[in-house]
Amino acid sequence: MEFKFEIEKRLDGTLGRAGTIHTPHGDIQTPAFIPVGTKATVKSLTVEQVKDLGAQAVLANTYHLYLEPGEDRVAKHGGFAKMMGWNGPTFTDSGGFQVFSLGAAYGEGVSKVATTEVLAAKIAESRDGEKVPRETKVKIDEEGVDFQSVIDGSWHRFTPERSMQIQHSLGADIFFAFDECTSPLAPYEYQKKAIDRTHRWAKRSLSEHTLLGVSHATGAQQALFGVVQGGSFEDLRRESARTLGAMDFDGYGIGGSFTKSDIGTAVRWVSEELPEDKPRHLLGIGEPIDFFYGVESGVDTFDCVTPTRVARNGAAYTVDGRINLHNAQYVDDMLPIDPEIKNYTSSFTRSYIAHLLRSNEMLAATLISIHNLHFVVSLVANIRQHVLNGTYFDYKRSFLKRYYKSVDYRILS
RNA sequence: GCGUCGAUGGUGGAGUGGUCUAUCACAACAGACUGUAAAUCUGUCGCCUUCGGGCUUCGUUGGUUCGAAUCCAACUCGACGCA
Repeated sequence: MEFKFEIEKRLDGTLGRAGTIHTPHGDIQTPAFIPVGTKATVKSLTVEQVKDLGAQAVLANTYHLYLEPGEDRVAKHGGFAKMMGWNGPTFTDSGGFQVFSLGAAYGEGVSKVATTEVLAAKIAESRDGEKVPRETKVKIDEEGVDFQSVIDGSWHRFTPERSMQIQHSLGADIFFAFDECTSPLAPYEYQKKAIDRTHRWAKRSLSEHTLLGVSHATGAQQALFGVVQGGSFEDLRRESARTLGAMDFDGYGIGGSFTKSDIGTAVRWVSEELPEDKPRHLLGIGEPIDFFYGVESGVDTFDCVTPTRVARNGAAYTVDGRINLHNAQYVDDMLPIDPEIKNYTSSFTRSYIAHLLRSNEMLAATLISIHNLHFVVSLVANIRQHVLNGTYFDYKRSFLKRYYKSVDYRILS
C-alpha cells in the first residue's frame, strides 16, 4: 500500500478531524500519539511492549542514528524498523530538532515550549548581561549545519540533501524535511530569517527526495513532510505554512517553539493555511492538554519524549494529574499507578514501583514507561473515538477538569 | 591489668588551633523535564527566623588559649596487641 491520507469525520466548529494514514507498513488511525524511539529503541521497552500498549507507529532520529550505529549499518538491516523488530509504520525526524537542542538550547535550560514567565526572565537576562558567546555544538549557515557529535566531539556536516540521504537509509515511512527548529527566545527578525532559510531547505529536501526515489534500505516509497516554523508570530507561522503548503509535500510537520498556554492558537494559524487533505504532525508535543487543543487545531499525529522521559524520572500520569512515585507518600501505597486505568502495570502497587525507583532497578523505568505511553496513546485514541462519536467536547471537559483540577484549564502556565 | 589506636551531622568519611554548621559522597525530602545531550538535572538537607540574622553541635567532663572538632587531662565506649 502506498502513502495515502483519508479523513473520516470532522470535528464541528474546529479544524479537527479523524482519519487514517495509510503507509507501506500499515495504517495509522488518527489522531494518534507516536512514541519516540530516538535511537531505534523506545527507551526501556521491547517492541512487543510498545505494540501491546497500543502504539501504532514509532519515531526515530536521523542525527542520533547517523552517529551510531551509522546509516549504512541501519540500511544493511533493511531500515531501522526492521533493525529494531518493529513491523508497523515509522517516522524519522530530520535532525532539525538538534539544530535547536544542541544549538540555541545547549546549556541554556530552555525548552521548545516556554512559559511566558520563563520567556520574560530569559529575555531580561540576555539584555542585562554582556552576552558572552556561548559554546554550542551547532554552526548554521545557508547551506546547512555543522553538528558536533555528543558522543565523541567530532564535527559532522548536515545539509538538506544529507538529511534526505540518511533518512532514505533509515527507511521510515514518513520523514521530515531538514529544518531549523528555532528557540522561543529568538526575536522576530531571527525567526523571519530562519523560516526563509528553512523554506529554501524544504525545496532542496524535496528535490533530493525526488532524485533518490524509493528507500534503498526498504525498497518502499517514503512520504516526505515539510516542517512549518515561525515561533509564536502569527504572520510568520502563516507565511511558513502557506509557502510550504504550496510545495508538493505528502504532509506537514509543525515544529519549533511555542508559548505554553497557547500552542493551540499557533497550530490553528498553521492549519488554516495548510492544504486540508494532507496529514499534519505536531512535532514534539506533548502534555495531555496539548492533545485536545492540537486536535481541535487540526493536528493528526503527535510525538513527544515526555511520557518516557518523565517515566524514567519517576513521574506517572493518572486521570487525576501527574504523580511522582519517588515521593514518600507512595512507599506504602498499595494501589496501582492509576486505579482507573487497566494496562500491564495494573497488577503492581505504587509501593513496589517506589521501591524499584529507590533501589535504582531498571524495571521501574520499564513499568512507568509502559503506563505513561499507554496513558497518552489511549488518551489520543479516546479523543479520536469521541470525535467519531460526536461526544468530543463532553470528553474534553470531563478529562481536563479532573486532570488539571481546575475549571479554567485553559489558563495554564 | 598494661599498651597502642580510634570515637565527627541519618550513613560512610574529610578536616588536626582561627576563614567550621564543619569538604565530599551516599541516603533522605522536594522540584523540573514537550521532534531524547537525559535511568538526567536543580534545590533543601542541626534548630529557630520578621530571611538581616540568632542559637546549638564534632563521645563525656574539665583544662590550656584572645580563640578548640583540632592541644592537654580524666572518664566512657570500641578495635587490636601483650599479660
